[in-house]
Amino acid sequence: MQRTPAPTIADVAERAGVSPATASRALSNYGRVSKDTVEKVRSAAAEIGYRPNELARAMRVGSTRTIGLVIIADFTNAFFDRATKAIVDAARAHDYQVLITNTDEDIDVEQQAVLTLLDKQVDGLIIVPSLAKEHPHLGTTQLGGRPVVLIDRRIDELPLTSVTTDDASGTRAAVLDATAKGHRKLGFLISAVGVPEFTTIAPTEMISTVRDRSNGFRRGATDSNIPIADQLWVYCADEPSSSEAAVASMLDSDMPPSVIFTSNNDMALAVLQVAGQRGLAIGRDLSLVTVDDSVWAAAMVPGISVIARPVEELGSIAVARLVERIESPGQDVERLVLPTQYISRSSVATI
Amino acid sequence: MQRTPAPTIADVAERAGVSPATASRALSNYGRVSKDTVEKVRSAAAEIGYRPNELARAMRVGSTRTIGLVIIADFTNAFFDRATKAIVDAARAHDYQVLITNTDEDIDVEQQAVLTLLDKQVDGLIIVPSLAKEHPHLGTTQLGGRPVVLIDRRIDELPLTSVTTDDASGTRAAVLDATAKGHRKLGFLISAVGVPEFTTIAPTEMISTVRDRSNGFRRGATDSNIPIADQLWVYCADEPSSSEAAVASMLDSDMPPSVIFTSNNDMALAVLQVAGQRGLAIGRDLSLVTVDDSVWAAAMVPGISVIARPVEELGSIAVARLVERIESPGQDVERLVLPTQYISRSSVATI
DNA sequence: AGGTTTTGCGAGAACGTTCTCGCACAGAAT
DNA sequence: ATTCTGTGCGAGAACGTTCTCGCAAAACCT
Repeated sequence: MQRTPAPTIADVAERAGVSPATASRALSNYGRVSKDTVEKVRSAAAEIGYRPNELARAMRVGSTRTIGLVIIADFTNAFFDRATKAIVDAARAHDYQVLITNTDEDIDVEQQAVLTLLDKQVDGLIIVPSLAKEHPHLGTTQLGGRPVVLIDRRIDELPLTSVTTDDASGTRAAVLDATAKGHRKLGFLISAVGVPEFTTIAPTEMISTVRDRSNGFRRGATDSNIPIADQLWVYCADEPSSSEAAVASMLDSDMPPSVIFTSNNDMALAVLQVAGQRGLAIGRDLSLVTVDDSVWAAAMVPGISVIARPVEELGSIAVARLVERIESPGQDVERLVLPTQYISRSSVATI
Repeated sequence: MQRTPAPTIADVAERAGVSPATASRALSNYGRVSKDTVEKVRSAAAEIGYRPNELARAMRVGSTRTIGLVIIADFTNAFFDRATKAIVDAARAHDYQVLITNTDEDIDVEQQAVLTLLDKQVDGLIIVPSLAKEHPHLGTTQLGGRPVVLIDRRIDELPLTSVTTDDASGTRAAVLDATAKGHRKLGFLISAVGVPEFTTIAPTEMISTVRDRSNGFRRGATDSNIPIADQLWVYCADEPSSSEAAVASMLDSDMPPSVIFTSNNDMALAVLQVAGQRGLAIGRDLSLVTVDDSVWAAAMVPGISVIARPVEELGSIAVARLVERIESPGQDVERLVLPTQYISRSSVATI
């Protein structure tokens, strides 16, 4: 437990009988060193268990080989874990480490997190941006010229590289599947931050994923000739109590939908919950489609039909793009959109 | 996009008309500075948007205020995401950041990860250790005197502080519940690394959680007077193909169990999968209990009975203990064990 | 032999902080 | 008027690297 000071390159140099400069050259093989001294230094380093202090190196070379991740921890959506793992693994493959921060959809903590990460001199950032009108911390000057890649959600107003998914197409495909199976009364339960409880009137601002899913839903419905009157759009706060109340009110409305599409898994869980309470069997009495595949959605009986997004690819591509921009700055902003896939299981009944 | 060099404390000092030393004192308020100069320096710093370089500060003061997290990313167990979020949040509350690394149960990448984190001068480590006979990288000397807290799993041979859960009691409670409901043929599907496919003979080494769950199961069974002959213990590789084959073989055996306890959620998913294929309804034709609560286990119909572990507390307590040891070294090793809770839902039938 | 290039290495600066030390000057005590 | 205590501040070292520069010796050329 004695905190004996870690050996420095000076210790290695002394033991090898050379100068620190030469020791550094020998270990990081650059410059000119003789074979002999390289050998001497290497073994000296090994003998005393020398490991270079990455802090000091970072200080000197101006790069920490660390990327900052600002993500929202959202357990139900199976996004946080899959994306985080993909990002951490991809980063390691590029020889980068990941400093992680969590924001609970709060723009202020997001802003604080970005500052803290920048203070720690991360080389770049991957961010899942929170909903907000203003993103003062994401201006290029605020970032000290360090590259940023947005994932999951775009911010159309800002010239930032992003990697997102084509949720509109996936959602449209899901709607088409349901209408092909005979559903004519469609429910759409949309997670929306900022609304109290739930409402049928659209909030003025929504994150890009929700907008995309809404557009896809709309396209699917019009392509299937479902009139507006047979669509029930409900915007709902991301609270179990609110979402369950919202589902109940949908089922009790004048136009109870035979299928409910949910814009995220919190909402899907609410549907499951309420259906369970009422003895409604999913895939028979009530149909359900949600976003993001998961082991649970696949293993449940019935299996839940989902709009699957390539979350792992999203993470690894984000890292690749970020590293690209870290190592050769001045690239154009890119807005990548990855394809989604509708996976039909048995939660949508044929009627 | 111009990479204008970030302002340093020298810039602040110049603008305020003082020396860097005074500027530093004014900003970090220590030493002796007059009210006036504090004010001058503060506003100078604000005007040019000065933010201290944490790297340089860390270099000087010898502390990065960063903790390293080495965790296994295991999506199905809903442990990775909950624990990670709890740790990140707790760390931030203590004004620490988290460098995260993932090991896929591989001792070599774990060792490498620990080294990398130490090179980055983390102040301490939180580790979910992989199964192995030897843990050469976890000796106190290898860690350079930096504190470590193990979570989820203990390593009894090493004098390391750990925060784990009392899985034995939870498992015993689960068994007692099942036998009280009339089950007399018990299946136990145990995830074991290193076994090929599946087998009924116990591997020589198991991670502490699996050992604890096994002990709890054994105690529950003997307390309920279930003879060994009516227990079917199967050790299984953590691969969907293996676990599904294992479940199938259990159901087809001479002594098909009426209830299957699974030692982790990968195994539980296999049970769900095979039961679904065979048209066996969980909670009626086949009963199931698994470990770790999740939104899905609660929302499914029927709800899955689980041995719930306080994962968030586990994470935040681990951080608290670690920070304690970082800030005042030389504390005794502590092996905390948090209580588990058996949550009875409807996946266990009464027969 | 003489000059020129190449090779190996050390001295020392630099990265941006913090912090010890000492100096000058103020006001208070003798 | 002289000594003392205290206050505010600057000079400079230190943290552990990397990297530029210059210098000596060795190698190469005529």
